[in-house]
Amino acid sequence: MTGSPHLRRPATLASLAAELGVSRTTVSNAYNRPDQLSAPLRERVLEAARRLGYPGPDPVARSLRTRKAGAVGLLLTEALSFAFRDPGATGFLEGLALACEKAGTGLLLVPVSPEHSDVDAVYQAGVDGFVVYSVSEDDPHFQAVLQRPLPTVVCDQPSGVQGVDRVGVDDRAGMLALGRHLSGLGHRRVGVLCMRLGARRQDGPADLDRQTGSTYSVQRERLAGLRDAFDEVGVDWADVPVHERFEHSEEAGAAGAKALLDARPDITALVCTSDLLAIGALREARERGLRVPEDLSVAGFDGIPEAERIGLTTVRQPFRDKGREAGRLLLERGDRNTSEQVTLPTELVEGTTSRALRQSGEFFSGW
Amino acid sequence: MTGSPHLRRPATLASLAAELGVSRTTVSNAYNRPDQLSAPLRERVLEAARRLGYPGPDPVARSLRTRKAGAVGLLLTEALSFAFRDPGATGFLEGLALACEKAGTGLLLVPVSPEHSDVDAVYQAGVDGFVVYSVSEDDPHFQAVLQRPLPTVVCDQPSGVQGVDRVGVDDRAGMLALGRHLSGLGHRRVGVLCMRLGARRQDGPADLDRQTGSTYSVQRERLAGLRDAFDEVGVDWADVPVHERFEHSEEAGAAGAKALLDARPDITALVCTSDLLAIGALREARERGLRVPEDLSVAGFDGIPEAERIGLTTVRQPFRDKGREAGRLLLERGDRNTSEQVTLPTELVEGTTSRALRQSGEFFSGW
DNA sequence: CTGAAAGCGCTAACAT
DNA sequence: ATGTTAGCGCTTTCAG
Repeated sequence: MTGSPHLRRPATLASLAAELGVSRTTVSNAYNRPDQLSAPLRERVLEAARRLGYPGPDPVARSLRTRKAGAVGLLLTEALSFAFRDPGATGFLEGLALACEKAGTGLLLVPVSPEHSDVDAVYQAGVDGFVVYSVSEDDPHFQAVLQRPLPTVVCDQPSGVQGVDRVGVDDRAGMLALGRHLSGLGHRRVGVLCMRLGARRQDGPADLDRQTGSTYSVQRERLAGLRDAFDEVGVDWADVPVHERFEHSEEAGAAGAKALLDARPDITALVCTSDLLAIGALREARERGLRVPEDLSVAGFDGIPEAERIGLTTVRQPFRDKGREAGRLLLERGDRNTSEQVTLPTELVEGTTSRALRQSGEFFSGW
Repeated sequence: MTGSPHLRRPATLASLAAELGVSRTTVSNAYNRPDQLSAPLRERVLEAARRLGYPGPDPVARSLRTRKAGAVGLLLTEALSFAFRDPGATGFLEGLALACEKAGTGLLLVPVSPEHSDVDAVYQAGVDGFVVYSVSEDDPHFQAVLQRPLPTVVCDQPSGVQGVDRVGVDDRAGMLALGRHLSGLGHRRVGVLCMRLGARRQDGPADLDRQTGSTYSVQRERLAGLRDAFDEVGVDWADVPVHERFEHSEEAGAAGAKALLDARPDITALVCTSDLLAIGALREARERGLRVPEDLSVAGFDGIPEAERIGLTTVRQPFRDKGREAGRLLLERGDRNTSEQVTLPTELVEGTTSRALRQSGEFFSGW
């Protein structure tokens, strides 16, 4: 396999046409509308192209002319590489990739450093539309996307703008179900470990203002759902310790659980707003000799494979379907002008990390 | 958050210039060379842009003019979605994404259905270069990439062409080390489970011709390395059963191991050319009541996190570094004309799934 | 079935 | 510091 001389100064459609003594249209047609010229002529064109090393019409020039890029852009909160570490994001990406594949569309991962605020990358992306995955509502990159006159679908966040489609789950309802599960088991002294609530790094207790004022709707909604559930049984949410972690990782979960349990060793259930955090929390519980679920119930949210494997009590959501749906919304939108909102179902998974409270708490009055 | 009127017929640089009564250059400069015009004028331009909803220079038109797309294309063997399932590919992608992020470059996943041979997507990609990850040497998509006059780096395959950079590991040496480890433990009756050797689906025994004629260099090299190792101790490779599986998954590993062990229940060691296959093989071993490593040694190749977790004997390779290196090669190439070849190190990991053979085999004469 | 003309929206010399 | 002039490489009416 020796291949062609690489990186040769490329021929153009025009130079090919000149060489052959035909018009540019004819060459163009040879590639794009084979039915518009005779088979022999077409073969002559293609043969000459091969000979001159013409790789076919330049995609950028074609895009400019046709106003189609043949790709969709994906904007993620975190550093790009995060997409390949977070199991939820990975599932979403897989679904989105599936949809793109099916449509023969490229998927452009837009480079975004969370700190380094180079919104430029968004303006530079040659795409036909954007998918925005779980970013803060006031994220400048997201704002930049909205500036571009392109169809956009957001996932796990409010669409914010007319004409922007949305796909997500009912986080509040999902968490309400989980909260009821725990309150039904008799838990009244509960602690909460959640993901970042603001763009600025902050690790530690999150007061009520911070909870309700979060620009991350997913976290806001999940916390609200949990609050709903415990309101129902008369627990004052002001007494519920909520601990926030900026990073989303097992380590962060372990560290957050440690801080939470150090401050409030009396809690009987620890609810984490993601499985990754919950898995870290389980580790910390083990670390300090707490048996789960005997001494402490632990629950997560997401239903990632690892959680399933270890039997975590959680709320399962269909990541892959969310990605696929986002792709469908973007790629199969005719020329509608309406915004679509797709809400996918969640499912409570009662695992082995939660169980009914024994009569240990003076607040407990069930059964 | 109400946002701007979305999907309005967009203004252009020219229309903005006309509106302001300045030249197009001035508007262009306002965006690209702020130092080329007075601050007040620049502000006037930007303000008008805001007012007219001009989102800044069209990226496609700019790309055409500057001959820079600001993105690199990634070509994968499998369906795009595979990238998010295979732990090796995920690691590679993470590294590549890291490099792109650092350079502020987009990463375009080129849609490729393995069956559906629409090479078009390759010709349509508006990118400044390509990374090709572990595809068959005769893959038509790869051939299409070579057609394009763009810098290209391949990973885990021979570069094949002058001017194409390569990053990879020494698969043969890595497998040689693993083979020696096993032969050193006294194993002589060994079975091999490998990944696909050809573009056409084929599951079952692979004879010598198929092994050496494979268009997947990684598999070819790994098999050769193993053969080297057993040649050294006088094992006739013709007697070594090699079983091939088209799919790369745990399920395939389990199924392959089943077939292999059904046919040759006498083997004392099972070498898989990937960890994923090995993990499936372990499952099958358990299934049929074989103890590992007492009754059967099992080894893999790759060093994926899951393998590490369960203590698999394997050869670790630095996936993330491969991705990062591929990105670096593409993005930080000056205007060199030479091809670079980067070979990253592998490391034998002696896990708990391999152990010295007890005196059970009549061929064994060690100690 | 083929060709001529007209841009898509922008940037980069080169003036002024 | 700002404007003028030429395209980047392609597709697409519209005539022949």
